[in-house]
Amino acid sequence: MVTNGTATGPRRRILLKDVARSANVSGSTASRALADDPRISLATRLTVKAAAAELNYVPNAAARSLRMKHTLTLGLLIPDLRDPVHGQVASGFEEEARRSGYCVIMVAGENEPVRERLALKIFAEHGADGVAIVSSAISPREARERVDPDRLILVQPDHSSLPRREGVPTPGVILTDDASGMRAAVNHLVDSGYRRIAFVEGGGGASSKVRSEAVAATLRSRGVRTALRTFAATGDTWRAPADLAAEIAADLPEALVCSDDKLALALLDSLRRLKIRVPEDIGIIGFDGIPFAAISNPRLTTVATPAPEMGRLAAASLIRAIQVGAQPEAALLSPELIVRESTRTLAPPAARRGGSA
Amino acid sequence: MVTNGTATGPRRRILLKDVARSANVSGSTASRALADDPRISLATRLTVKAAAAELNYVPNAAARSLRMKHTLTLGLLIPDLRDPVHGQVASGFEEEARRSGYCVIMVAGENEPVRERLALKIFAEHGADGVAIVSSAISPREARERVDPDRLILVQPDHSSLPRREGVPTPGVILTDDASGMRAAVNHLVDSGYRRIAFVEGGGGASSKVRSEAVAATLRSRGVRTALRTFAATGDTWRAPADLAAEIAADLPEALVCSDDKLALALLDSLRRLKIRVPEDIGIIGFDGIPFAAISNPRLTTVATPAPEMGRLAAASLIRAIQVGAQPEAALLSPELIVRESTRTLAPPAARRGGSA
DNA sequence: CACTCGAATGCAATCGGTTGCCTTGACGGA
DNA sequence: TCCGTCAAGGCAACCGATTGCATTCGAGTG
Repeated sequence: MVTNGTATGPRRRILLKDVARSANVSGSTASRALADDPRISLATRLTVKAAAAELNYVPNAAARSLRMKHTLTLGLLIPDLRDPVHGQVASGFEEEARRSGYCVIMVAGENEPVRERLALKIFAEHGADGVAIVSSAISPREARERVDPDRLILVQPDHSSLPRREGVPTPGVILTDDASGMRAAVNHLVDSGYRRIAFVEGGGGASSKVRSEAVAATLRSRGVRTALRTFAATGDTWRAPADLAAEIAADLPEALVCSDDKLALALLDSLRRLKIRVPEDIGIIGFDGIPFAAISNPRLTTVATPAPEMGRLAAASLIRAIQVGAQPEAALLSPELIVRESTRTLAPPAARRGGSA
Repeated sequence: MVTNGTATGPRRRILLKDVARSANVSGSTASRALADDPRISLATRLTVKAAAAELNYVPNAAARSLRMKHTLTLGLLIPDLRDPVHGQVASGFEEEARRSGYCVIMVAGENEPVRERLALKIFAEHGADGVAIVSSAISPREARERVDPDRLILVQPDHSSLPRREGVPTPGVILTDDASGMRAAVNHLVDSGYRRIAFVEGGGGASSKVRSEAVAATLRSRGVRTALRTFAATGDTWRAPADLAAEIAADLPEALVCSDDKLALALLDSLRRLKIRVPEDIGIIGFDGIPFAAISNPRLTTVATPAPEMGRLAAASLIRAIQVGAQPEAALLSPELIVRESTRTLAPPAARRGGSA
């Protein structure tokens, strides 16, 4: 068995000086030996390392941080770990951070500014070397006021609005090109013969404007003249928005493009309750590409966003920024349309030019 | 705007002594004032606090930890943040920890002992006051060797095996009573007229023994004599196990009880590919109660496990243990059968006594 | 008036590594 | 033989907050 004390008793934690004593060197030498400082002879280094391993030495991060002015820790502020998209982002972020030797403190902000501010304070207290904020409720401007922009990265996996010029994301921001995603979705729909298309936005959307505009613009560019109707879901999109489904059913569009997969999937369910078949009676497109969308019934056509990759990228970018002391690079990731079963090819209508069927 | 320096420049971090100076007291007095030490007069306390607020003072957790011997930090080791069940556990854990003023370091162990051991070391370095391990790949015994049992809690949301005596969980462990869950599932099936029942176990199962035994035992106790068949899925249960479905289809049971919802949902999909209808041709029961199971098509009958609650409980239990200096309490949570659409009531067969249809 | 007592506060040690600078000793060259 | 050099390693200060103990000052007491 691996013990480190002499025998029993509440064994005291092994300190560097214990290792030093055991290796017959001073504390400073032990410290340098463990850090592979070339000033220490190879022989001594080996001796010290052996002693450390033998005693099961675990360095005290607090002491080290105090002196070194860094903690090898990253803060991740995320709305909700239960959400598939956020979970994927968190997963990618943690994975990449871990690969680089950082560990991550996660706190769920629950989309409440108060909690988010508190989280940022906690990160500051714990001396996080960098901070990533996913889908924040607070503005980028405020975020940058509260956290050194050189150590901050904003991640927007769920395509809400973030200031940027089309195609040229502002620094320190990672987002998906949702306009392009929406364009792909609409093009797919139009190519498949759909005309009367509606947009359904999820709750809490600070910003479906960009998206609904992208949808509208694409429709226009494709010569579809039908006005874009918009339905708004409220609250948690997981709960089947039965009312919403009823509202939609009242005057059924040919297709629905939803602001996210959860909403699309919930709609799939509540429309089914109303005996409305997908895709026979109505087409549905989601946005996110969460795993379940691949095995729903019908399998969901969706604009897949590389959520884990965004997390990974955020961590990598942040760490690089920390190392070089500059603001993290920005990135604009392209979503990808995945055509599955919730949309189909419509029989070409006799009169196709410009409009409502 | 909130600044703290004189003008521009890379504003230095505010230290306690800056606050002290600004309040015209010594560092020790400032420290005590902020901690509401009764030895400091109310007036001084107020002055100091005002100064701290004014300067936007953020205490250095590393320095404090070094002195105080605690970090107000919890370590959470979890296999995969992308998994719905684990995400829920993590969410509950973080939430409860946050409520109690702790922050949590999360690391994904990916079910690899090497990574898990590394994670435990990281927790030790960072001086986590407590550690929670969710569904570990390493044994409870090893875990307790590596982490002080008084600061360790094991959480088993996905009903794999953990040493315990029926109904009397060992200390420091939180788990669900999966035998009881399986019993409920099988009883429901039998009550509904199902007889030829098969068990499908997910990949990585170190331990479906308990569960399959519970299923078998319940069947016996209900007088069903049909031998329990068992199918084993391999790898990631999200990917539709087409092969598995084919294998099942070759000699279709009346019902499938699956070791988890992901598997059940994937099966739902791949059986549909084979034109096998659920619940008309076969009944399916899942285990976990992930959100999607409520809106799948058909909606999934499942044994719901209180995953977020397990996380919350783990954190609460751990924190209490830290405070009183004893091993965390154990808990055995009861899962709850939720009957939905993937099972149905079978027409009573003419000959009901004891057997295969 | 000298002295005690306690409330209010300051001094300095401490936590455990890290690091700038100094010391030691061996070796080579003049 | 003496000194310069360099490799190897030790001493002690330092990071920033906390805390045991000492100090100060004014009020109360015999």
